[in-house]
Amino acid sequence: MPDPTSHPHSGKGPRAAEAIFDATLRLLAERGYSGLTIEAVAQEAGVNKTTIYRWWPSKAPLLRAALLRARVLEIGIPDTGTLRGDLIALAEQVIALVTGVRTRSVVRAVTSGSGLPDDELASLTREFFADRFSREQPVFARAAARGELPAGIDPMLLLDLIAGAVWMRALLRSEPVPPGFAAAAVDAVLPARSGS
Amino acid sequence: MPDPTSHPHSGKGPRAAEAIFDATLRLLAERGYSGLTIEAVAQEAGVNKTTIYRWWPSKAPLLRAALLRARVLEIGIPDTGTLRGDLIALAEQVIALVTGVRTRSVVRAVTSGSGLPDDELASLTREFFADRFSREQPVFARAAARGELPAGIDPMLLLDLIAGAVWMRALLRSEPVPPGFAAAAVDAVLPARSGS
Amino acid sequence: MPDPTSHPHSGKGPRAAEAIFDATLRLLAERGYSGLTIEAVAQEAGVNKTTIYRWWPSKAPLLRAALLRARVLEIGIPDTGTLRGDLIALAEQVIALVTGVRTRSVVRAVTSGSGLPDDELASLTREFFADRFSREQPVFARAAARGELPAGIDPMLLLDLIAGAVWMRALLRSEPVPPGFAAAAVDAVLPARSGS
Amino acid sequence: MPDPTSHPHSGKGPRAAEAIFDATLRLLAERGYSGLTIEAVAQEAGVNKTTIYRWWPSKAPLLRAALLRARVLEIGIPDTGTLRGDLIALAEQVIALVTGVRTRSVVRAVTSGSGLPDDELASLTREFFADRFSREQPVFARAAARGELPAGIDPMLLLDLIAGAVWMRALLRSEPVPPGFAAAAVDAVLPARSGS
DNA sequence: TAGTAACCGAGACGGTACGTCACGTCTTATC
DNA sequence: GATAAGACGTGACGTACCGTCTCGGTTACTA
Repeated sequence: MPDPTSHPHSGKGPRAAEAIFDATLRLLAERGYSGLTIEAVAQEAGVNKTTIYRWWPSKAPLLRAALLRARVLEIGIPDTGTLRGDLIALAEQVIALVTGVRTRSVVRAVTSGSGLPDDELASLTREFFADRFSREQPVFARAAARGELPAGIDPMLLLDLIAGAVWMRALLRSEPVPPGFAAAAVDAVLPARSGS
Repeated sequence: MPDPTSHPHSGKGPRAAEAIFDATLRLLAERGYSGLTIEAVAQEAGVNKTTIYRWWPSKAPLLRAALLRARVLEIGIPDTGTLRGDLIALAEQVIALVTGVRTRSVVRAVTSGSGLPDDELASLTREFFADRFSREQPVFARAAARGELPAGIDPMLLLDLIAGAVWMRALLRSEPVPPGFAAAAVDAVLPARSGS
Repeated sequence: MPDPTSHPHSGKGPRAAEAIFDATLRLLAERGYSGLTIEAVAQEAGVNKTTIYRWWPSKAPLLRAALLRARVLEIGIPDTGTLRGDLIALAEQVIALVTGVRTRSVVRAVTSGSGLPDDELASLTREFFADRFSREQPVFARAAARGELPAGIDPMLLLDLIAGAVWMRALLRSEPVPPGFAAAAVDAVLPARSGS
Repeated sequence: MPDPTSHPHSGKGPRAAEAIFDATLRLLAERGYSGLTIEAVAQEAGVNKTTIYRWWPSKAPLLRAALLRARVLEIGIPDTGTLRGDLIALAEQVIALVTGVRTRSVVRAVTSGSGLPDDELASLTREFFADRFSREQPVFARAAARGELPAGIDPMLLLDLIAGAVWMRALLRSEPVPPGFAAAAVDAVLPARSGS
């Protein structure tokens, strides 16, 4: 069984891919998406500009590749035993993503679609949330099995309400997300249970 | 009796401000924020580049002024007689803002903060939502007077949940907002009422 | 008999003419002719730009007026009793003009004709030397009366040789003019005298 | 066997250097130094502005390179058999340089130092005359060998007198240089010889 | 003393050129 | 076969002065 990691340059992508990705993410964090230039990435990575253009047609695909490689946007699916616990954990993940020093600028960059419909970055966002949603399904499957999920509740709406609240508060209002925000948001959308 | 209208250019801003704002918003819609250039605005507005720079230091303040002038982002505060009706109306407004042909690109542009903390556009977003929130207060005051608002409910959280859900669905998931979405979102966060 | 000097602003030229001329010459010395801008002169003189344009169509006429007013380029005609002495004195004047801290930059500016035939500054140079030559005539008249001037000697050639040598050395070669240069130049062009 | 001519662009300077230099000198002649703009040169040469800035930091170095390439300012050293003949030939060269249609504007441009000490053009003038002087040495060496050069005569002074006279007459007085001027100037500074 | 004409300040404007940055493409070595 | 090196056209940046214009106010001479 071959070990793909033993051959850092096994055909796909430039030899200095790591350095390029590192430089890309570092510069993104430092200067924002619009301040991120291919020229600077090349210089920081000690690589010629043409090398980058050989592999990625423009800034967006490069960033996309860098993000995929760095697994910056990955999440873990919680299993706390209750739907409420799982949703709170997911909300906390979103809060961490949106406010964390390393991820904040990435998030802003990626959601900063230029507004053009053919925006490469927009599709990355779309895929990110689609992938995320499909991986969140087990949370709802388990909740249904436990009988915690009332009929007629749409899981995507639930997630959009919760994650959207974090988004609003942190990115659009630029206000601090207070402790307990995740729980409050979840409790607001989960049907009240007796004894809670 | 002095006629202030006889002096069309009685104060601040260039004489051709209207043309400049028009061109700005038109080009923003056509090409997105990053494709919006001062030079193109000047040409479209039939104005010299230096005239624009004389009044606005860069793209962001110009866009800000154009948006304020055009009242693109203004909202009306509904008064339907019930909290649920008011919230649904507000949600519909957000949906219209986020999906409308004329406003969609503006919204994307304005929320596309470069990620830098000193972003001029970010402050515009912040102010927009702060202003909006203060103008939404009467909705909650009326609801409280009617006894519709349970104690312990945070109005801002309520709004963030609802508006955030729209945001998530339309902009981040890039999915169509189905009819009834507004009502569904509102009903998910409003405590169940007897007889519903 | 009215005294025109008692009325500083007797009709001709702007009221702040003195300040404008001062600023012009100061900026000329500091930044050279090409670095001399009307806008800077106006600001330095505490005067509006339009005031300058009202009186002088462009930079060259303004500088011309400033130079005439300041009498920077004026010379005195020597009378030492001998042609040799007079010529040496004239040469020393040229040396002083060309190397003096205050006059050096003026001289460079004025001789820096843009090369265009209609150069306003070129005509100033021309007039300066023409005026100078006519005022130097008495030197040669006295020399002729003394019998010092051999027939067949062209006074203008004599002056051009002497002044030109200074010009070459100081401005074109950018070399220091050694002490004794004036005398050496004069002795080289004056027919040898017995006993010298 | 390598053919260096097969590689038209084998080294330094832009590929279109010839066209750029041509345009530079043509525009210099047409519009003078101050009217010479990089932008116009680029357009005339069919080259982009940035290409010129890539190679020369500003107008002066560009002009300098163009002049060196075009050998506009080159002189030949005469050898007529007599000092007088050689000096007259040199004077005629200066006259040709200063009055010739093609060279006149160049000369004015180059001697039009802005007056600032760090002027790039001034150094070109300086070098031109220094180079010229060193190449004129053989004239004096031959004259000395022939015994034509009286002791105590400074060659540089001699040249400055002669060339300076031409300069004065043609450029500063803006008067025509009459035929015989070269001979008259030379005769005025060469010690009279018996039988002349 | 009033009128009036010349002058002035303020400031916007279209325009040309500046010198810089980054883009994305291309050719020609070189490893 | 991937890279390095680097020149190039292109478009936009943001700035500096240019020379012009309008408008409203101020001087200061003169009637």
